[in-house]
Amino acid sequence: MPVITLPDGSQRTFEQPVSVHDVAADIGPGLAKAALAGVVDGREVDTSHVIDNDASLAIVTDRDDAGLEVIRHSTAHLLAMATQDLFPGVQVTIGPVIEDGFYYDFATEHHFTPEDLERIEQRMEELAAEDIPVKRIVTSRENAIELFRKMGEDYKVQIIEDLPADEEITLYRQGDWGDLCRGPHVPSTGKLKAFKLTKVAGAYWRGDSRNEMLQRIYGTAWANKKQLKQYLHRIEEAEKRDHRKIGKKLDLFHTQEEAPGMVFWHPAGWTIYQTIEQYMRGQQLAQGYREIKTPQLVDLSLWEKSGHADKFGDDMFMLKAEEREFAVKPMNCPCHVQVFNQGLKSYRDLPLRLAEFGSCHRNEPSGSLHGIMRVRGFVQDDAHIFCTEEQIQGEVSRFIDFLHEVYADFGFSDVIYRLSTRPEKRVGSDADWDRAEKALADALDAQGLPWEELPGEGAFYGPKVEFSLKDCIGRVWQLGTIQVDFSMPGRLDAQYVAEDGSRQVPVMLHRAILGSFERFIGILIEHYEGIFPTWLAPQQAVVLNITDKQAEYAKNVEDSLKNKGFRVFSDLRNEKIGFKIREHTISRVPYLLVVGDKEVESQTVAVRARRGEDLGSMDLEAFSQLLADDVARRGRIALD
RNA sequence: GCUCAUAUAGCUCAGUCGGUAGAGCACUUCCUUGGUAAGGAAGAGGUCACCGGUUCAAGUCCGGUUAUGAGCUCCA
Repeated sequence: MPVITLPDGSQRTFEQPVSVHDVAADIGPGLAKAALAGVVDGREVDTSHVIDNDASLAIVTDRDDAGLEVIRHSTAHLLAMATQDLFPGVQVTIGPVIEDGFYYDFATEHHFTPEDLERIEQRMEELAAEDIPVKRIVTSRENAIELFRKMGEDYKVQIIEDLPADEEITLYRQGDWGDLCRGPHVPSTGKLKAFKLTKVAGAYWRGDSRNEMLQRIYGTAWANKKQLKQYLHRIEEAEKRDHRKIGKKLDLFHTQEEAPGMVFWHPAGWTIYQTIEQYMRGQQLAQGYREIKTPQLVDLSLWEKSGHADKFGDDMFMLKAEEREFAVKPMNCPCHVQVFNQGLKSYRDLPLRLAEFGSCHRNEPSGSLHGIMRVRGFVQDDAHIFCTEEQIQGEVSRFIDFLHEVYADFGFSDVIYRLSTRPEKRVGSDADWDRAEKALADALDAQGLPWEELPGEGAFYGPKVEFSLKDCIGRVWQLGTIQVDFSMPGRLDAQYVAEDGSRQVPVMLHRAILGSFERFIGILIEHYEGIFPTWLAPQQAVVLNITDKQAEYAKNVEDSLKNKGFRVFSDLRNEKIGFKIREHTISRVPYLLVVGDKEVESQTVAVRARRGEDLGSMDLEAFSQLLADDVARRGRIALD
């Protein structure tokens, strides 16, 4: 007589063992139809799962995140079924759920084309319409291996062989097609109503680039057509924000074949870049950093000493000159240690914070380049803090405060924190690692910040905190980092004289807030969709005359605003005012200043803001004040 | 680096079955002096990414190179 406790606390008693579906039907026929799976005592199960003891039960429908996951997982199976149906000889491997959808990896000589995807999707629709029941079958490991071996599914055999010995082996069968799977799955294919195959790509077997490449088909699946449509719309919106498109449209930068992975900044883009650099320079000085500049070319021997040549040598640009081998610097840290090493340092000098807008080059794999987000030549807002072990936590806290200030100024408030701890291969004693990891964790806790641990993801020389941002459409970008380094100062002979007169090796904190200017500006472009807050806008205002009669007055307005330090230009072309307004609205200038006879008469400007609001006529004094206030606000409040 | 795709005017793109290239916008000149998202006319502009092959003939078919894109791998 199982007593079932539902999420609302209510209980139902049954005379005999019941399935999840039975319980749902007992509650109501609508729920029975909507049920996709169940959660029994915290474990996800199929609707066919039979409960024979007292248990808690939650019915999973397409309104739950768990339900959506079941739908996506089952859609992946449907994809595999349709694909094997249309392409005999294709082997299945894995088909997991991912954000917004799923994929399935197939092993086959055939390369799927977009036309193939259409056919497969069509077949999936047909199979869904047939509403084929999905059955769960428990079997023994031997049987499963035997079965898949007979079917010629070599990858599945491998997967089963690698499963832990105590793992229950379950198969899911729909019609005459079946797959190894833990489940749960929808009760029948008819529950799959809104899906679309999105793209095909290569992917390595088990994610290892030494393995053969499989054919991966990506898809998206939702509870209903409306959600699917919303998702597709969201993707379209995201594409409109693409920094490469906007960068071209707003004439910010370009790249070309002769310099792959490197950016040619145009005047407008460089204005943004410079504005950010000046801002960061000011902020860093206020935070007690000293700015330095170090060489682009450094003899290979320094990189050998630092250990970089050994680990990243293949990705460094090398250059031979006068029988010496130089490397174009891929990072700034060894150079900063060289600056630290000049002159004998005392414990009184610590913490010493050295900052550099450091230009670095790395020969990144050609396939990983992406617009200005992932490039080969980039500039980091890099700094290294030389300090004692006792100072680590204080410096980290101080840095986190600083980082929050900067992100807020750029209009980001949603920060995600991750602490990466000791990897298998590492330098430094366990005691060092204990203290460093604790210092980072304590600094995060002291600020009351929620953080996630990434075990084993730290650098070989020390643990790190990574700071990621969520942009206005919810995408996550990793930007800032602070890393504890026990290794490099010692390797490169950094020392200071301690209070007791002994020589000690300082700890080095690597840190960046923006990461790289290139990537950060790319993110800003996408975040703001090219509509930059006024302090970053390449041009802050444009003066538009209505006829030639006001040309001189317009020019005077431009000059006087320029003299006040604003980025202003005038458009005196012989074009209609509507035409000029359209053009400068499209190019996202924050303020349009229209001057006609009326404005000349009253010595004012008619101000139109970017979204089309008419701010009325005002004199230059008033407009300057408005502009100055807007600039001072930076990105801290929502735009326009 | 791997898989697949793409490369045509400054930009966005069309170009059928292989028969010497086209649109819109931008640009130049002229007309127009117009009050809040496109006034009109004319003109100029291309070694169809690059190298090679097939063919009487290649933007179009085939091979290679480079770059770019979607993923995978990597990311000090």
